[in-house]
Amino acid sequence: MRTSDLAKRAGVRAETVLFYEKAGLLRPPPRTESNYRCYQPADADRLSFIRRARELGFDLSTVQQMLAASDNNGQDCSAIDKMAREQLIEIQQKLADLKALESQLRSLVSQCAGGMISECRIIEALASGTQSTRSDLAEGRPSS
Amino acid sequence: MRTSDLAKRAGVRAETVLFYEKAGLLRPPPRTESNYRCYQPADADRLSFIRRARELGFDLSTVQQMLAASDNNGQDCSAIDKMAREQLIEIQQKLADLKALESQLRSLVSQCAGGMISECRIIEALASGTQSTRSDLAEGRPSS
DNA sequence: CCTACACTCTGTAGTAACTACAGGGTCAAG
DNA sequence: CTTGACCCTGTAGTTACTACAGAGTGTAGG
Repeated sequence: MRTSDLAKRAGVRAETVLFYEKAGLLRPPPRTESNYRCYQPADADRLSFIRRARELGFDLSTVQQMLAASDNNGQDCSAIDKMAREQLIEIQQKLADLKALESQLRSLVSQCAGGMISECRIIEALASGTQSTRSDLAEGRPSS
Repeated sequence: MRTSDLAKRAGVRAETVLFYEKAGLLRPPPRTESNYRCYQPADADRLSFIRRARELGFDLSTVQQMLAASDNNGQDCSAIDKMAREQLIEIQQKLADLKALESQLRSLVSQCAGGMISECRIIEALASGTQSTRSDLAEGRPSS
């Protein structure tokens, strides 16, 4: 299998395969006479593993540790478990942040009556951090 | 006001102030004789505006457009309104993605019984993309 | 007056996880 | 034998900063 075939199978781009090799997540495969990479089906499994872990939001160094662990069947899996739990907590934190952010934005958007900038509620809110009226935004400094 | 004072007022780091100047979001202030930047209170307002918009997830180029609009009181604010609505939609999309991700991760974590790697459900799930048993992950390629 | 320390300046490089070239080589079809 | 689709390496770009290096400035203490 060549690079782009492997990439297609796992659902990533060919460049990403090369990147993962450079990053140490995929080991360099054997080459053909003309220096083309030559992958085995098992490489596609490994690449798919990486892709799925990335889709779950694990960063590359975590994925690398997971791969190392999975290469090491005899160990106990508490380290993996820990990584997954930490990732879950991170995701839940982000989720909470985004929810807060969404409600702020929604209230911002709902206030816009479509008038002039000078009475734009969105600008106002950003300028003051509240719903109060806005003072100038430093545009007034003389250019001299 | 010097750079770090301005930064403190707006709740960012001094380096960030310099970065925003380079990026064109803050205009270069006058300097003292010894070449130190010398800010007006209005600059702090502008910087706070930037920080608040960033906290709502707007990217810098959007923030720049908002600043340009707010410098232009006479215009109508439909452009601003559009940016905010788009941002809201983006956030909502991310929120949905994260929710899906969270439930996947939660189910993953709940399945770990704390045994050996060879029977780790988390690794299994990542390896296969389902709950089925796992095949090898490309570690078995002979090094020859 | 000297020195230590805290601050400022510029410019560059690093971060994450790729993506997108540039400038070459290889291969099969027509 | 040329065209097009691949492959290779290496480097630079992306975002929004952060962290230096190496230099100058300002001030407080001894």
